[in-house]
Amino acid sequence: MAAAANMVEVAALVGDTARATMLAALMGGQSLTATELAFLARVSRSTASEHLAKLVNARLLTVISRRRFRYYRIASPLVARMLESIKAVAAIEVPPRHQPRSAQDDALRFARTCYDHLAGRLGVAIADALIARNFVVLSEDGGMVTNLGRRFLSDFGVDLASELRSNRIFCRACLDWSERRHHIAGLVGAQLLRRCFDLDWLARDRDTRAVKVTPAGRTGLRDTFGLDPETLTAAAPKTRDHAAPVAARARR
Amino acid sequence: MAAAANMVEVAALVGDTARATMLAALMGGQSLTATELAFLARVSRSTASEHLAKLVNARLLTVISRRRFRYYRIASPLVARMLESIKAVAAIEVPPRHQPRSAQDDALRFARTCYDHLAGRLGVAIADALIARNFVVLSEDGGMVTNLGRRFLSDFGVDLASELRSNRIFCRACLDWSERRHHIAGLVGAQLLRRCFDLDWLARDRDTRAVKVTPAGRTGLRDTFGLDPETLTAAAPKTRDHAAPVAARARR
DNA sequence: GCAACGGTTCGGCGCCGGCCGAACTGTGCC
DNA sequence: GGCACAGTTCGGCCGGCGCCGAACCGTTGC
Repeated sequence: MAAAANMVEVAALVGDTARATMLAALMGGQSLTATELAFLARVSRSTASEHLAKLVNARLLTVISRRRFRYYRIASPLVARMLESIKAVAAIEVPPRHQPRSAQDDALRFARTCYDHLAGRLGVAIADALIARNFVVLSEDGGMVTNLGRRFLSDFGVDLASELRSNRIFCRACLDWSERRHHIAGLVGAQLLRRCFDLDWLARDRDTRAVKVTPAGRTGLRDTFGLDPETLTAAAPKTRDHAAPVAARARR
Repeated sequence: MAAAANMVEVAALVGDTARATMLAALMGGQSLTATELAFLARVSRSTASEHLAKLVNARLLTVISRRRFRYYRIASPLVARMLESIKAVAAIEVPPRHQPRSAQDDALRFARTCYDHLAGRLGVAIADALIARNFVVLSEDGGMVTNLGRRFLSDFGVDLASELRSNRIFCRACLDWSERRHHIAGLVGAQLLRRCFDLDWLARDRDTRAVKVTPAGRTGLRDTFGLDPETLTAAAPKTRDHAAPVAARARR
């Protein structure tokens, strides 16, 4: 009922491992049930339920009941942006060699959803491709779609007609915590991702924010955005001294 | 040493009343000493010292020693943006009538620093004025200074020459938590505020983020930005039930 | 009706961490 | 040197909250 009164309350909610894990999972943009979130956060269902109640109460999450399930999801893009900005600060100045690299971590670095758009190496690569072709101008301040880009996106099947009706930010740059570069967020970013899902070029992992490229996507993304095969594989682009064995990583 | 490893840690740091109070005070962009921060957060100096050590350790704050004092300040614009985004979420959907209104609160709503630029009614009013004269285009995605605006700012004494050298975001929109509208942030916002301080048009409150208009500022801001006297007084613009003042909004 | 299952509420346990005062360090000023 | 004062470290207290299991509620399916 009471919604969050001040920033302390909000930050404290995020500042708990179990809740943060749940929020991170929901940053994939999906809706998940309490039991799924309990499993992901490695706590009992009762504990998860308590956490979720707090998050809903503070309006960080919303919940809908369908059949006998209750689906939780991020309440608004503003919340998603906040979480992303916290993540960005957390990623500051941590020397890459100190960052643990697990197979799952690599999958996230390769491609993941960032609430409703694409992030990771793939997200940045697509942004780069759109910029290189002058379809999008992405300054740090925000972003702009060129007329050329508008036509391209329309051909690609992205619906931009709703832009006027919606109050959503149209196109903005989102700092990628793993790549330290920008990818495309906002309405354009969301629609791009949606179209890739519709085309079955990309598929989400059920439990994490990771996204994988389907065989169809491999050719599609190559032909449409000119991405080279190396960019389209989940393996790290370069075998580093301290990195995990390549073979193990490539599978995912 | 260890910097923040993940978002839980960062959020937990902000999620404590004493630390959040300190961070909020430092969001004014000033540097403050440990004793000052202890006083503001209403904790002992020893407790404050422990909190500050944690914040510095996590790279949310930096500290410099000068004379016998140690000055703490926000470590980076990224941290400032994070805090602002948390504040924005905290302000969501809390009906205005439920927000406590104290004299100090009113001062903050009137004008305050937002890390390094101006926020509050005054900040929004200046942004509105610049937009109305076509000096600045401020979409939700970001902002752009027109050639006309470039000339105006240059005449006003704002240094934009450093823009190319700096990696800073040039001009962006920052959501004002009290007004629910945008004001100007980024390099342009920072330089505007700096110039107003240099001209002695504005003066900061020592202990809070509040900013007050000097007599010189009253005439200067009126002549330069065309702000009406009513906008330039700290008193609440109109004693309304809980609605935002219509006149101020109509301008846009 | 009952059984199965998703989800929440409740009571109680245990620990983390925020708090303080006192002791200590370190710097500047006389 | 000696005093004053900013700041940190340490030991110990204590409250809050995260956790669980058990009981309970509601919906679905038989």
